[in-house]
Amino acid sequence: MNEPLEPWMEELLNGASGNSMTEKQSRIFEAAIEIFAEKGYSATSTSEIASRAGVAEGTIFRHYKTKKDLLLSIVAPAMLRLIAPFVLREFKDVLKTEYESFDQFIAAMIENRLDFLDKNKSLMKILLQELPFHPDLREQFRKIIFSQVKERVEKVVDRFKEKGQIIDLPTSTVIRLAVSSIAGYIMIRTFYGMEEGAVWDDERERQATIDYIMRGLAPEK
Amino acid sequence: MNEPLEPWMEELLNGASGNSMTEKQSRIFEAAIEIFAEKGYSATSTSEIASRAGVAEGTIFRHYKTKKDLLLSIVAPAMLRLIAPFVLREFKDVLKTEYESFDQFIAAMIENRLDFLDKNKSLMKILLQELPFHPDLREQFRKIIFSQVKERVEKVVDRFKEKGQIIDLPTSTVIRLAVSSIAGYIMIRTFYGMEEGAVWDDERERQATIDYIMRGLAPEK
DNA sequence: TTGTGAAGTGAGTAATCACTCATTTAGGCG
DNA sequence: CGCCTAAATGAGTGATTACTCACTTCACAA
Repeated sequence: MNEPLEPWMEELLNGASGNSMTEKQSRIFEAAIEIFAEKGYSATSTSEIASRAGVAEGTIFRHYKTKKDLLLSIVAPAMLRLIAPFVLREFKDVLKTEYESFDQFIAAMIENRLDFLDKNKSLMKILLQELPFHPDLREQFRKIIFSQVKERVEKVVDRFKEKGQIIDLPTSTVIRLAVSSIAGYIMIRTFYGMEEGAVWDDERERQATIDYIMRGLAPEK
Repeated sequence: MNEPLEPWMEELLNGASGNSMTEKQSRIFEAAIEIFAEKGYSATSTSEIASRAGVAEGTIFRHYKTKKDLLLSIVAPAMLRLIAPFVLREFKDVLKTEYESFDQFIAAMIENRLDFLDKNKSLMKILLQELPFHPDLREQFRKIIFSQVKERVEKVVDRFKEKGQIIDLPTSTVIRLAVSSIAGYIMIRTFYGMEEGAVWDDERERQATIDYIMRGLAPEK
C-alpha cells in the first residue's frame, strides 16, 4: 500500500540537478537558486539570472519554457529530496531499523535531516517561500506528506506506544508535539548569528531538546 | 531599564490603521493587505491595488511615497501589535500578574495571542513573508524582540525557576522549548483544513500541548 | 570535409511596471 | 456665494519585464 515509489519520483530525485545538463544549463540552475533565495522568485528577473550565470538571456528559455518552469525544476526535486528518507527504499532503513528506544529514533532523525538542511539552505528557503503561492506545488507536497510520510511515521510511533515507551495520546498529537520541538531546535540553530554575544552549545541544546521530548511524551506512571 | 515605551511605538500602534485616514486611503490600505497576502508583495502591482480599492492609481502615491512605503505602513504597526502585550503598560498585566502556576501563565499567553492571530491572519502572513527580504524591518523586529520581549519573558521564567516549578535549564533553552511547542500548536491549528477528513478537537489539543510543555519542563524529582 | 541538429546568442517586442504631474473635484469657512 | 486647500484623477513617463526568433556557433558522425 505504501511501496509504489513511483517512477516520476526517481526521475526527480537524481533528476534535473546535475545529470544530463550542459554546463551553461547548470550554471543557470545554480544562479537561479542563489538569486531566488536572495530576493524571492517574483523579485528576480530572468535578465539577472542570465548575467549571473554568464549566459545570454535567450539561453534560459532554451532549457526552461518559462520562468515558473525554472522555479519548478528547482523546487520539485528539492521537495522530494527533503522527504526522501521516508519514501525511498535505500533510506527507509532509518524507519525500518528497530530502534530500541524512542530517543535513539529521534536522535537519528535529527542527525539525518539536519545534515540535509545544512547543505541545502537556499533550496529550503525557496521551497518555504514559494509554497504558499503555488497551489499546485503545495498540493503535491501535501499529497506526498500525507500518503507517504505520515503513514510511515505513524507506524513507528505506534510501535513505541505499544511497547509502552511513550504516552497514550492520539498518534497525530504525539507527532505534532515531537516535530514542533525538533523544528524549533532546527530553526533557532539555523537562524543563529542573530543574537550577537550569545553562545550556542549545539550538543547541549540538541540533548536538551531530546530530553524535553522524552519527558513530554513519557508514559504516565 | 525596560520601561521606555518610546513615542514612535505608540504612534505606530494606534497609528496609520484607521485614525486620520480618508476613506479612499483606508480602502487602499485594506486592498493592499488583501493582495499582498494573496500573491506576495513583489508580485502585486500598484495598478491592481488601485482597481481593487476602487481608486485611481495616482491616489496611492498621494498617500504613500512608494510601493515599499505602503508595505511598511502595513507591516510595521502589525509587528508592534503582535508583541504589544510585552511592551505596553496596559497589557503588561499579562506578565505582571503573579500567576501561581506556570501552566496558567502559558494558557493565558496562548489565549491572548491566539485571539490576535486569528483576527490578523493576512497581516501575519505578509509579515512572515516579507521579513526575510527587508533587512531594515528584520533588524527592527529583532531589536524589539531582544530588547523588550526577551527580558520580560526571561523574568517570568526565572521567577518560576526560583519557585522550583520548572526545570533548571538555561532560561533561553526553556523559552525556546515552550515557544516552539506553542508555535507548533498554533501553526497546525491555523493551517487546518489541509487534511480533509481529519477532526481537530481544539480544546483537547491545546490542553495536550500545555501538559506536554509542563511535563517537559517539570523539575527533576 | 561536409552535413546536421542541438546549444547558444542578443536584438527585438509588446506588455506591464512604479511613479509623475497638470488638471479637476470636493468640502469647509467666511 | 467665492475662496482656499487638500484629495483625487488618469493620461503619460521611461524603465523593466518575460519571452521570441532569426541567426551563429559548436560537436560530432558520415
